[in-house]
Amino acid sequence: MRQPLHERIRSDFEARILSGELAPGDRIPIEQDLMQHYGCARMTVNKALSALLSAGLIDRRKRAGTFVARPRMHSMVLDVPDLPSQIRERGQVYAYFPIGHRLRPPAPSRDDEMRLAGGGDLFELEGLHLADDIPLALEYRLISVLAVPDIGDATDIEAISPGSWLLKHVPWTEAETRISALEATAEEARLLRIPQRSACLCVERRTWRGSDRITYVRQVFVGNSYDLVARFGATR
Amino acid sequence: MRQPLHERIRSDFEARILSGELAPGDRIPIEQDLMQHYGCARMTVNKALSALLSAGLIDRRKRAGTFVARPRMHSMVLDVPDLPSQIRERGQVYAYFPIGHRLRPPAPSRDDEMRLAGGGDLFELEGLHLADDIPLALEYRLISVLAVPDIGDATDIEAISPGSWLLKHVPWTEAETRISALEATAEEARLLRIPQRSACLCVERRTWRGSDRITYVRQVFVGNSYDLVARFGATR
DNA sequence: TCGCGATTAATGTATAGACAAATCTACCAT
DNA sequence: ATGGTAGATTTGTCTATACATTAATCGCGA
Repeated sequence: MRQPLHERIRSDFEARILSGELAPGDRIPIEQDLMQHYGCARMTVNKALSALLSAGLIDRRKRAGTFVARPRMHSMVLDVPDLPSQIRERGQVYAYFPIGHRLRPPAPSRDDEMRLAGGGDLFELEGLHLADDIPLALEYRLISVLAVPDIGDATDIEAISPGSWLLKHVPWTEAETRISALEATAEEARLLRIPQRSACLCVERRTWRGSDRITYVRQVFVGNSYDLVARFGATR
Repeated sequence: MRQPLHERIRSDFEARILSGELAPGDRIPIEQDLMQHYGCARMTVNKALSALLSAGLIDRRKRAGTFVARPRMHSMVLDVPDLPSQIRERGQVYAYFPIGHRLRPPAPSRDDEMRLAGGGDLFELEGLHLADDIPLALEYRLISVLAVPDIGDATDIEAISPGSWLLKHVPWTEAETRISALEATAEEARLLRIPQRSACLCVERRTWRGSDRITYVRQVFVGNSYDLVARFGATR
């Protein structure tokens, strides 16, 4: 059996749905008919249809039947590899240039900092990401010391890049990313070696591990030398 | 049975993996032990573990066993609702202002246009997305007439918004989105009623249906009044 | 006609068992 | 030591069956 039967059934319908032969709202035969058609047990058909269901390609209602789902277009998979590997993939040399770091308490007036710190202190750092020695992005990062206690004896955190270091030590389970455009401030422009008020892509990210906040990061990319690419397959 | 057993088993391990209690590489008990532990049949355990497998949380190898997967940090789910609904969600009034449209052959010198057209003509259109009558984004779009034949008798395409219209008529199966920052040209600045060279967020998207190209769209957003938000959770 | 309860058709969950496929382990012959 | 082969273990697939759950529908009575 080079291809499992349930997989064949699944891909049959996937193909018919994606090609448009089966349009949204169309009825899909009931499991009884499908087991007749494929000459197999109901559990096999069920496994195939369950996969299509969790892929969001079909809707199923008891008593009513199975239908091709209406496409919900509102989510796609964004490919956000970490910066070093992304730069290396483009055949460039990656380097991180640390500007500074310090341990400090959160500012009582900043709600977000207080929540991130969660009663502990914050590790604040700033640095430049370089591709072939040319500044690509400016990174400002806050790390909750409570969530990442070994940050104190981390001498290597700025040797690679803070993002990569964190991911290796404290994988996150949830993240929120905000992407916007802004004009570089004088300071940002100086560090990135671009004209003042140049258009930059700003990526802000907050990450959690379970219910604990881990880090906040803000990366300002040189506008014309970076873009994010997202690819989409079928829903979800 | 308000919660199916296989779902309970699945979420048990999901929680233990996401909390870090089970670290990448850790062994998960074999199905025999799990059916003992939960007092159920092997198929039930198998269903739970299959779900975790397809969610990418575990790896399974015959004879070797089941292990917590190493997190692949390089992709997250980007929420890209279509513009009208996104604007309405913010409590603003959405409107589309058409600037112009025409039917034309693809430019022979433009490879991308030729591939998009696929031997037919292109429907080109331009318009403004307004939130509370304030320009939010400028949209330039090319549609393959071959892929969307009913575009000729589409009188309503500019009544709502081209994106929404297309999605209703020709659901896509694949898309690629590119996000970058740029400075508004004089023309863009005039239409968006912002100063020249203001920072803007540029979203370009190509969509396919199967192997046929459907449309190319380029949206230029006013930098400070829009941002994309991507959320990543576990599972999917 | 309008509700309301019973029927029933569909999916959802679970069982127990069988065999296939992969691959790790141990042993055996060279 | 080396290489190959024969188990043994674990997952992968599939069957046949049973009962639970949901909701569309039908029939009945007001």
